[in-house]
Amino acid sequence: MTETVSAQRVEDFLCFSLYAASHAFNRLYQPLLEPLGLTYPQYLVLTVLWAEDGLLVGQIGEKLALVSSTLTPLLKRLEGAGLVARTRDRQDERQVRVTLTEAGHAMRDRAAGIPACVLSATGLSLEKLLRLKDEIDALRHMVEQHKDNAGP
Amino acid sequence: MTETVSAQRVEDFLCFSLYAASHAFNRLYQPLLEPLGLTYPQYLVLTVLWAEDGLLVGQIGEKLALVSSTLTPLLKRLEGAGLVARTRDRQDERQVRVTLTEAGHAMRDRAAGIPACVLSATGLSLEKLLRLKDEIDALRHMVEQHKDNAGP
DNA sequence: TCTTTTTATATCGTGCACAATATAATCGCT
DNA sequence: AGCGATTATATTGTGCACGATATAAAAAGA
Repeated sequence: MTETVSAQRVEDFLCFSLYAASHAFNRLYQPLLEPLGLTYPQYLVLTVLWAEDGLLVGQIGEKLALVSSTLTPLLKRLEGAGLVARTRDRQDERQVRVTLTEAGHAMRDRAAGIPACVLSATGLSLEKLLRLKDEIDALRHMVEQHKDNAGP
Repeated sequence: MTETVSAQRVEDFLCFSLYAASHAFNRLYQPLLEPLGLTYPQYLVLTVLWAEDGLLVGQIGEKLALVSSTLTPLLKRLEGAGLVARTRDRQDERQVRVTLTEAGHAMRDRAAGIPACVLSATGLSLEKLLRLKDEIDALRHMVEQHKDNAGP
């Protein structure tokens, strides 16, 4: 049977592959993060802060490509869990600075083994993984650029 | 400055690239689907049914790697929008069969131009796109297999 | 100095995504 | 024939993800 172009299958969509792969990784992380009381997006935020503490909400948003309506509730939950502190910037009170607490710093050690677990699950060499990552990043930048240029 | 392995940046994570790229595509689709009254996951379900009408909820779940707690509310919204009908299977009443309505079939024509728009936004040739897709699919299957084998 | 514009974050509402649990139907075994 | 195990979907609760909107602070212009 011949598939016409209009009978395109969902499996043929690159965006579906990304969507499904992203969820598969989320499900892979869940048992690793659950003992730490973290979700995957919370883990991403902490990873950003472990690399550079004291970022503004907007800066975290830029690094993770997330809007404030996603970040503010997420950061409040991390604050409630005692892992970060949120304070208004003294010089510009529109901006909120996010700093790690001692527990937030300590969480880094507890989460240290996660990347190796995840890498091992992919079955990829580090070289191949980085190459695939770069291609996906390039694709994402093309897509984001297209969206920005598609003004009214 | 040398980055130690423990100072790993979130940008270095393949899973973050997938996560961010998936969301970027979601944002790319949104203005294309919004006029049709559809969300991206709803569009995925319809795509599956356009290719093969009358699937069971479980079969849709397998094709999209989604659990029934995600699908049931989503299908109910599509049913409420008049695009699909859900009926219990006569032979096995545990199973729910999902069929397209006339409006659901007609939606296919309305959505016909979307794949081309999305493809053009990626800036990729069809050949490169398919190759990248296959690599991501292989990765997802590795990850899903790892998760299945990591039993108690 | 005052007003308008811009910027940063917060809130609200909606739609997922999934684990845990519930309900109902089918199957297999005795 | 009855009971326990299994299967399929539904419900509940929680955490995002994002568009629309609101609030407050800073910047720019008159």
